[in-house]
Amino acid sequence: MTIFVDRSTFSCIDLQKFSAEPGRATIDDVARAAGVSRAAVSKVLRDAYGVSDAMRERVNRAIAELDYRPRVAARAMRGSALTVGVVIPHFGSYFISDVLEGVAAHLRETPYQMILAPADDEYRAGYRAVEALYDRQVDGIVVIAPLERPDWLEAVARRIPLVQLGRHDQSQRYDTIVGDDAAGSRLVMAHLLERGHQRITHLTHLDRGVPRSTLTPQATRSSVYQQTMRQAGLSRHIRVIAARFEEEPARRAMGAALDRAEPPTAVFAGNDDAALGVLRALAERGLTTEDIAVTGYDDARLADHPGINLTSVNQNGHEMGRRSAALLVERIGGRRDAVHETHEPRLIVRGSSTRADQRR
Amino acid sequence: MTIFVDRSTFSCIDLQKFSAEPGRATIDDVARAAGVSRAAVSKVLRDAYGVSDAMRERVNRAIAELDYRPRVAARAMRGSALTVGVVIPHFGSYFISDVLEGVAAHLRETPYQMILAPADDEYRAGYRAVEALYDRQVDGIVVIAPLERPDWLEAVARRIPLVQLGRHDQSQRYDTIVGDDAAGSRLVMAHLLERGHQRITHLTHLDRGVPRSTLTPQATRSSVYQQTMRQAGLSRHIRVIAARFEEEPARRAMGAALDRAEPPTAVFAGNDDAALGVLRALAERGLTTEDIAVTGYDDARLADHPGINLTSVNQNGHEMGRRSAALLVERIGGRRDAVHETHEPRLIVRGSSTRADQRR
DNA sequence: AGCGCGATCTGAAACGATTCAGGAACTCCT
DNA sequence: AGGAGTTCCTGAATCGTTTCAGATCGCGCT
Repeated sequence: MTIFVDRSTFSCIDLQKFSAEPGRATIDDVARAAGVSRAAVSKVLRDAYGVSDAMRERVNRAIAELDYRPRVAARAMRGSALTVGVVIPHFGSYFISDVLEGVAAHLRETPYQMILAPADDEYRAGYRAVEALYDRQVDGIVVIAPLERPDWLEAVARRIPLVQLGRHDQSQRYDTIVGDDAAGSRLVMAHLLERGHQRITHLTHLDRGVPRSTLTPQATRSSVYQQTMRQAGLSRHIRVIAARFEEEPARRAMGAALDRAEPPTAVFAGNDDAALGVLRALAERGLTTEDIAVTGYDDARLADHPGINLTSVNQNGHEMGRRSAALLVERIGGRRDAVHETHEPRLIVRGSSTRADQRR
Repeated sequence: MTIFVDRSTFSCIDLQKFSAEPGRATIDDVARAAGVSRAAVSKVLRDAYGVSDAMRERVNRAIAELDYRPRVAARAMRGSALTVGVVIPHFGSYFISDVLEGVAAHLRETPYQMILAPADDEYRAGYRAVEALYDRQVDGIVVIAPLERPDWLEAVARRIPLVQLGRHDQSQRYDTIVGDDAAGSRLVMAHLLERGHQRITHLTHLDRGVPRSTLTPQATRSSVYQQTMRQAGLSRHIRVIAARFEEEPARRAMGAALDRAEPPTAVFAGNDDAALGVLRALAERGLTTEDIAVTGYDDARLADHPGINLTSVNQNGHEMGRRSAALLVERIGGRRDAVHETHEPRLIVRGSSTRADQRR
């Protein structure tokens, strides 16, 4: 099986030309300046066994004098670069920011440095990002809400410690952290049904060019929606709209739905970005959440802003990020068996779903 | 002068122990499998001169068979890692997301891969982030709204191509991209004065533990505010509140100001995150922008959301990001003289500053 | 004196790529 | 036929670090 897909970064321009950094001090320079061997300097750097105080002193002085810093690339040639990589699907999502802060918080207490590789939203970009980190010999990778195929991720995980955050497929090769999307979605639906809504429309994420998976959070939310509707005897009102989970596409898709006959009385948007688009579509038509109830998912920071006031599901991204970093470090440390954690979400009820008329 | 400050990452645990990845194919494996020399494989990889079709074919087959990928670390030992680093002050700011998207957009058309290093908001974290990238031998660095001392950045720039985005100090050693904060602030103030406001309060950023600089965007915005107030004969109404540029600290600081005697009739917040906090503080007191006008800065994506409707200054972060990546690539390519670009902002007037009573 | 033993230090061999200076084979021209 | 020029390929040096297998030294003990 071919694991890696993108080789576009292999070929490149004349590498030497850009070497630059002519004057950077090396370990040899330090050794010469301190009048000791290269190996000695290395030991001082790493606080290794068998260094006299006198030598440590001399070496440290030379290091300071030359502004020497070891190069991670050379270090990585043997041993480790002490780096972990995080792949993010796009910038600017509040949920992801929370997760990243959690990851950073945990890594601060370890010797690992975090670097991020953006996957953009382009097709294949996620593969490229993972490969870029792999090529840079990071010690482990956290992938957030990846779109890549599970078997591919599994193949990668065979070679390098991997933690996946946000998707529901479980592998024996890597750890997973997920919010309980089914439970969260049931909370939302129960809330809306309780308030008497029947024509509830669901807004789900449309993966551009990526094979539909049943394992993404959005797929789970969507199927719980449909199942709940059927159980409530509302099969005929089931309506799922697909648009990318961003404000603008959601606005357009929802706008079209509102202009059709029999508009919904409530909208369960698959995440908060999409919900913001829904709110905008309402506003464009002179409607508010007093006319149509709206709920989101993720409890982004602005959900509780007075001008928004969006009912949403809190996933505690910070904690999920923390845990995924912790699991990754464990795995780098040698753990082999897979851990799968599910974090319980809570529904945060706000005005966007409680002002609408309850009887339709 | 000692350039580098943080050596905490030098010492580390037994590196070898974590080497992992036992079975990864090397260029030698490929050479053996294809029955050619190591140098030949390298040439195929880099599309270099002097490779027969037959050999290219054989080598490519071997590469595919072994799932071989060159290691960037080894590559970086000679030549370049084809990587540029971006230092971001924190996650989750819309303006920064825009900038990053711009950077990514430009780099897509180059052989460079982008990696991000977060500086958090902890003191010294920015230094660590820059050093982490430097140690990883990136080919160049973009620092966004850095808090580091200019002379330190200059010392770094002496060794590695650097572009600074957002701060106003200019160096002969590195390029800078800034929005014209003075012009933008004048637009805001002219707008508020024109609408008859006199008691205008300014909300500026409080750097925690970092020496005040006159060169940050916030310092410029603040001083233009004061200057404009004086020119308008409103010296007695000058009031500057300092809080971190995030929603929560801004909310608290503004709340306190509102509860004092003679509250402002308008607030010029130094950025949108802070402005959101101001809006929240208003809402907590049962006030709206019909009572007190509010303006922000950066034109974050939600500024034009119907529930927010915030007057703000658009800086076109995407374009600024694009340009900074372009400048960095030029500089990596050999340019020596410094380029300093100023981007013109535009005022976007929305409801938050036009609904308040104009005569006070 | 001879032995064993820590403690310190060093030389040299990795690590995985790139690149340079040729060598071998082929073509072309006179 | 012989030299010149191309094309294709290889061996070996190189990059900056870690680490392993000794070398050296001083010291206490028998």
